Amino acid sequence: MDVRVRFAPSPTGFFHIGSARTALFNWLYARHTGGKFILRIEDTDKERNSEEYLKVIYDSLKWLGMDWDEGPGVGGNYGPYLQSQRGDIYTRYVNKLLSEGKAYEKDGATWLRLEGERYTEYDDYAKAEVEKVKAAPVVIEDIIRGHVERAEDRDFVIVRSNGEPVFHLVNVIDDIEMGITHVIRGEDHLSNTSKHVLIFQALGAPVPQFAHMPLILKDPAVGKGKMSKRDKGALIEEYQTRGFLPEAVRNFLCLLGWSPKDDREKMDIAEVIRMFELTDIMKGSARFDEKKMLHLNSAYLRALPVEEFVAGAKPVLAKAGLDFAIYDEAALADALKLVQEKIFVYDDLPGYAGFFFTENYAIDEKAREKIGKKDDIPGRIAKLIPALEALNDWTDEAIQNCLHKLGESNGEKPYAFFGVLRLAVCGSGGGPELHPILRILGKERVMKRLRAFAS
RNA sequence: GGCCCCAUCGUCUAGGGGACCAGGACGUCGCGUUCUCAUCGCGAAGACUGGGGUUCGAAUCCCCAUGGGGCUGCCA
Repeated sequence: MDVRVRFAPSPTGFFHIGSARTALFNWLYARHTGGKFILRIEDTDKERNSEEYLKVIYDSLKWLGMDWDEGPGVGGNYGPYLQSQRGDIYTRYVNKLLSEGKAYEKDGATWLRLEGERYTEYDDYAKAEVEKVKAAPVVIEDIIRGHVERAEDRDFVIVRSNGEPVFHLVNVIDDIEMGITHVIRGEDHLSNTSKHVLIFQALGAPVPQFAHMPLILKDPAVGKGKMSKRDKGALIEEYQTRGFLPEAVRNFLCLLGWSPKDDREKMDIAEVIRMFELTDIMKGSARFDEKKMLHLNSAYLRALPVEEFVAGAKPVLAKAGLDFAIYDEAALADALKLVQEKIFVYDDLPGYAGFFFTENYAIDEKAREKIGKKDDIPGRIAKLIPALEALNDWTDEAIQNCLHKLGESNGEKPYAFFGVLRLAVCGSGGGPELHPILRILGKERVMKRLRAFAS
């Protein structure tokens, strides 16, 4: 039987990193097995339904390079793929349960009836006397977790008194209708699975295979519990706006709970697809580590051909109000090449290389203080100006020679003037190689900056 | 409270009875390269949660404890 998996998010207006990973593992499994990856929107809760919100889901999946074989936008033979349009189907199934006596109505809602001896007990959590059922435990052979048993002990609502079917019901009905073979989802659903299995059985439908993946927890430094949408790094949107490469984010997500079992980390997605197995997924939950994410991203950034790096940099520079159009393509590539190997995300660009594009670069006061301690800043500037002014051949070598001579003529090291010069021209105490920076900026701008810095 | 799941360096992980005084990566620290730095190179510190079993032998299997997580809604 062909594998059919689904990702079933509900439109909330944001896309959580945990959802992204759940989607990814479903997608990987479908691609690995040659099965189908289905996108289904769980928008039964009317509060959570708007075009805007749906777009967030589609855009995030596309950004991360996950394409769906059936679902909104692409169609398929098992639609509609929006739960809000499937009301008739649910009604049909509920009527079946009702007519077979497997469900009943009470307080205006529809309840699934559990099989077993009934008794009354005080429930500490509900703080009330409730009717319970000694039902046989539901057995789940989870692909990741193995044998799990859990007994439901109360009838539960499947249709609310306002007529809306609840999540557990629609989720199961859709999985039946769409022929889902493997339910791959977060461990937070593990306890719900007993309800789901009971519904599958009441409906006389085959139960799919389950694979409950570990959750992504907060960085312990940040707090306890699973990552919430308010935590740094929790939303895919954040990676988009900070200028992460989608391939890097996706790669990082692959490695959170799954491993190729060798020392590889930066992996081509085709290779991940080839190796991916549900049985290799970790049982223990993972913690989000932003530093590692940044590291991976920098590796991807470095591996980019310069033209692509430049193309990716442009919107970031533009957004920061930096005018890259003052350079032609070749010069722009020249400048950005210097920083490509140094930054972690595109977002670092304005702060690290902004001086290339504006005369309003900030002077790092800390660096000024540090340099000022051992260097006579105004004195060095006063010597730098005539020396560079006299330079007609504005090449890396010529600039370097000039600076070296200047240092040595002063009875110092060849690079004695570098720190002050960098501070004046770039505003910072560190950065890429100095000669190419000066060359790219051009003599005119360098001289202008030196004079401005002197006054 | 009840039920369910989980447990190797700070973090992500390799390991699945002898190959492990536990390997890799991020981070940290040190050194080197460099005019500088946020890159790069080299090196170091750093873990089998605890206690009982089983076994000739346990990080690996079992039990208990502890710790973490989840569910317990007419949310999804």
